[in-house]
Amino acid sequence: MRRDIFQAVADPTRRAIIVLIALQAMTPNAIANNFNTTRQAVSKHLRILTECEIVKQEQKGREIYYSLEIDKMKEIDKWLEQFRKIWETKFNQLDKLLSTIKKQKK
Amino acid sequence: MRRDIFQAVADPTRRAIIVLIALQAMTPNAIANNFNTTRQAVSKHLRILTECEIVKQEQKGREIYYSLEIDKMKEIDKWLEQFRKIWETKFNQLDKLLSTIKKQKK
DNA sequence: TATTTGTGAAACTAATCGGTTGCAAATATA
DNA sequence: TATATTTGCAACCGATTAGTTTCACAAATA
Repeated sequence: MRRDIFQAVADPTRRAIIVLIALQAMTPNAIANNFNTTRQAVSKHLRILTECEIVKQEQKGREIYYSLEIDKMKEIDKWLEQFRKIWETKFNQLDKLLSTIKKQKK
Repeated sequence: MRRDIFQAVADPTRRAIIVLIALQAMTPNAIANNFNTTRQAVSKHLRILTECEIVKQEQKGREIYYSLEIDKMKEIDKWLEQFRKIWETKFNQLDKLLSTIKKQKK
C-alpha cells in the first residue's frame, strides 16, 4: 500500500476533513456529523490520513481527537515550487512585453 | 467520471509527465521513452490530463505535441493558501515566543 | 502503391478504492 | 454489575483505476 500526500488529498471528503480539523482537533463522530457519511467511512479516511502522517491523534478517555499535521501540507507546496518558478517567469516575460509595447507607443 | 486536478496529480506517473512537459511540448512516444511504461499507458494518462485541462495538444502532421497548461497548477496553490495562512501564523507565534524568551534572559 | 510510423480507442484484467455492515474492545454512566 | 457510548477493525461489495493487448486510422516514406 503506497500512500503519499497526493493520494491522500485526491479524495474530496478527505480534503474536507483536512480543512475541518486544520484549526481544531475533533473526534471521528464529530467529524462524521459534518458530512453525509457514516462514522466508519470517516474512520477509514482518518486511517489513511494517519498512514500518510497528515493527521495526529490524541486520546482523551474513550475519545480520540484528530488534528492536522500542518507541516505535511508543505510537501505539496514544495512540489508546486517548480511550477511557481515557471509561472513567475511567464509573468515577467509578459511584463517585459507590456513595457516594450508601452515604449513603442511613446 | 468526476475528474479534478487533485485526482489528476494523485498518480506518480502523471506527476512525472506533468514535470516533463512543463518546459517543452512532447509527443506521447517521446514521453513514454522517459518512463518504464508503454506508449498506450502514457496516452491514457494524457487523456485524463486533457479532460482536466491540465494539458493542451498541438497537432503537427501525424505527431501530437502535448504541453502543460501551467495556470491550472495554480488551482492547487489556491487550495493550499488556507494552510499557508495557518503555518505563517504558527511561525509568527514561535517568533513571538522566541523573542519573549530572549527578553526574559536579559 | 506498399510499408512504416504515430496515434487514439476499445476490450480486457488484476488491483485498489470508498463505502456499508457487523463485531469486539475500552471507557463512561446508571 | 449492567448498559450505553466511542472507537478501530475485518469482511464484503460495486465501482474505478492503471496497465496491457489489440485494432483502426491517418500521415510520412520507400
